[in-house]
Amino acid sequence: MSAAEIKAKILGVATSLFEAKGINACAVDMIINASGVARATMYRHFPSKDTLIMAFLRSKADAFYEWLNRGLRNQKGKPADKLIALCILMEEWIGTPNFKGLPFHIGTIEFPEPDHPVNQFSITLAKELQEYFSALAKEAGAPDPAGLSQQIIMLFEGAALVERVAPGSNAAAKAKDAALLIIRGTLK
Amino acid sequence: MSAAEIKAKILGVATSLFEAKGINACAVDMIINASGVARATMYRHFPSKDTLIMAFLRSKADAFYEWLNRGLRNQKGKPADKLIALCILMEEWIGTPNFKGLPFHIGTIEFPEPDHPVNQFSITLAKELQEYFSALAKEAGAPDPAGLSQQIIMLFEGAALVERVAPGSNAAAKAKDAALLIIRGTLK
DNA sequence: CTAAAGAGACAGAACGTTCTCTCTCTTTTG
DNA sequence: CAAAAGAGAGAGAACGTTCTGTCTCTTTAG
Repeated sequence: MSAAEIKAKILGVATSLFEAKGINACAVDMIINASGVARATMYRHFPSKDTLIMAFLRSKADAFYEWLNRGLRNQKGKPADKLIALCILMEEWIGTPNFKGLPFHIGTIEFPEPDHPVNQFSITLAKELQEYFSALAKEAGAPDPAGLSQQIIMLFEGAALVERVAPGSNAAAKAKDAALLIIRGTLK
Repeated sequence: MSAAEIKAKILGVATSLFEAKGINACAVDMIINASGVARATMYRHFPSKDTLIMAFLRSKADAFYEWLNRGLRNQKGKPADKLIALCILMEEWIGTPNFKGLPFHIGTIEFPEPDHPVNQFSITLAKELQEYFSALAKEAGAPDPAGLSQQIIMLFEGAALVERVAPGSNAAAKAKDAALLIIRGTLK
């Protein structure tokens, strides 16, 4: 196995464990045992557990954006349609059976201290998301793009939360319906 | 200080610390030092830290329901008005400057393992909330009370999350606006 | 006098991180 | 071409810290 493959394996195993048991509940021992990697090897690729956590959040966010970009790329039509498509894509992402939560705000709950690196990193992730959505809302001609963006984010972050507590409750679909009501009501 | 007062003091101090630093980041030592109470005393009133955590979540939820009940008690008018009043009360609750988060879903993020007592307790808290909102949605004549209730919950839980990451962003007000759009769009 | 509270030592476990030692490849060099 | 050097990985012991929960002893209050 090459160095890059080993790093990817560590990150993959850590991802599964973090999602299944929560970040704080995962010891480094679990990660190295589950990935069959030596302790020193893990620390060579990720100088600290915090680094590994941030890599985990980053990769989840990247995968999410890639999914959105691919889905929105061939979206012609009116600019508002892109915003609608966004909501449908979000519904699919959150509604998928093995959905495990969005990576944008979790870090601030598991690491609430403002000076913790993971907390700070989460805040930049949340800002990124806000800007991504805001740009689409602006294209769609929303009078207050940042506001509409925030409303959509609140809705789907809430859906992700509810989906964790009550799996199979179709929270994603209900969030999408609500988002469409908000968008149509806002763009008039 | 009477026994009841001591118990209340411990819970109060724990509440402040949990909200400021997060539940997992608060050691028992911090709680007893900050409350000036002996270790054994704390363990006499709360047989375990988990018990104290659940008492904390319970008291936050109780305070919330008491606020809602008081606000809705004198709400005459059409049944739908009660649902609108609910949203306004939620906005005030979340938008207050020293708001620290809702107690209904946090537990499932800080304690994601399904067999953890705090996780299970959080699920019952979330169900309680769902039933409270659902009853109001039913009174208001919503075609799918549970669905509308879930949408409102998602919105405000998301707002609570965003408010933590970006304080002063008026997330509560935006959530209320969105909730009203959803309610009006759903009730006809 | 008795039950409760303060003060703090203590055990036991868990966790992140560092360290040592060994083995196996790949690359360099004479 | 062959020997040496080095990098990267496996295995695991060890350290310091932190945390929960128990226990003992002394002091206070009803």
